[in-house]
Amino acid sequence: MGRDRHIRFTRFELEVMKALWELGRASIKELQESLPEPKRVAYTTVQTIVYRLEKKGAVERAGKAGNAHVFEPLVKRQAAHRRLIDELLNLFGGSARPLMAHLAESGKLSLDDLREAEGLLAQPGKVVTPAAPDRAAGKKRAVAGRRKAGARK
Amino acid sequence: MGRDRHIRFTRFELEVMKALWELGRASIKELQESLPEPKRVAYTTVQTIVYRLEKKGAVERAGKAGNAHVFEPLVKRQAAHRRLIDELLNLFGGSARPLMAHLAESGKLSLDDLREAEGLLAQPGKVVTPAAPDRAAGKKRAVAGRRKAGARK
DNA sequence: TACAGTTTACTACAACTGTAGTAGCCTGCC
DNA sequence: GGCAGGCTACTACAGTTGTAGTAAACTGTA
Repeated sequence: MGRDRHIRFTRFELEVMKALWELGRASIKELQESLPEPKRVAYTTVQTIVYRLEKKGAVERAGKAGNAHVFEPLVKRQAAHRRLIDELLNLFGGSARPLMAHLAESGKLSLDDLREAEGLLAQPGKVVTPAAPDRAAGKKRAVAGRRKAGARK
Repeated sequence: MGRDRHIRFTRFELEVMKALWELGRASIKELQESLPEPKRVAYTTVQTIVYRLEKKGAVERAGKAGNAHVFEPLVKRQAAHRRLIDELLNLFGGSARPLMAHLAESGKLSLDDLREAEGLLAQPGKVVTPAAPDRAAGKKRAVAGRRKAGARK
């Protein structure tokens, strides 16, 4: 019965997950060091967060590097993001429109961004219906194939 | 020039604020009753949240209706939403693009939404200064009276 | 004016979060 | 084989959040 887990991340947990998603896999130390300057906390603090994430089933130990455990995310970035977005959307009454309006108003949205989104919507392969099997909301998480950290940014 | 502080809302606080924004002004009772069925909690629970919101400066008492206090939001919905969005955006590396991609992928975005956003961007009245270095998202988090020795328990 | 019902003001408290210290277990190195 | 250091496992603790109970204050009504 290990179906969909509705893991909820706290701010700091998200911060750590973000780092882990970025790195793909990492030791506590690496995670700590990858945290942006302003939020660089004690090693053991990061450790605690990672342990909690492990208990929540958001990460897992994937071998060791010397004496240190190496962790890997079990929850996919996409899934987590989607959840966050859904929550935000819900606050806006479920519609993306007000969100877009805000984005536009605050200058966070460029015409280019819009064009790209338009392109995505137009893509026939990207059926807008929940038909995509691979990226279907993490349901059957059979952790097996892990992909390298997406090279975005 | 109400330089509004960056008040951070918890999930439930947001829920209550949402109700208050919706109603404009309301008593505890009205707020409680306006909460969507599933999250209808005890009267005093709502009361506690409202009091906390008051302490945070997010709402204020605006007269009474009979024996009951009537509360009004001090924080504007827009401001709060913007903050939330900024946070989410930050998680996405600051760019709205991945956010849009998710929205598009999950079918939350329609072409109409895009058209509308485009319209907003085109509006000359809305000076969308892309140079607005308003990315000062929460840094000097002071706010909230530091009440010392609470010595609860 | 005396009540009964409605509200308010406080108080309580456990779970969750952020932050970190400490004792001991491994490992590579001499 | 013995150490120095890096890590791991635990433990700690205060502040935040979710949830609510209770006694005292207020108010409209008979």
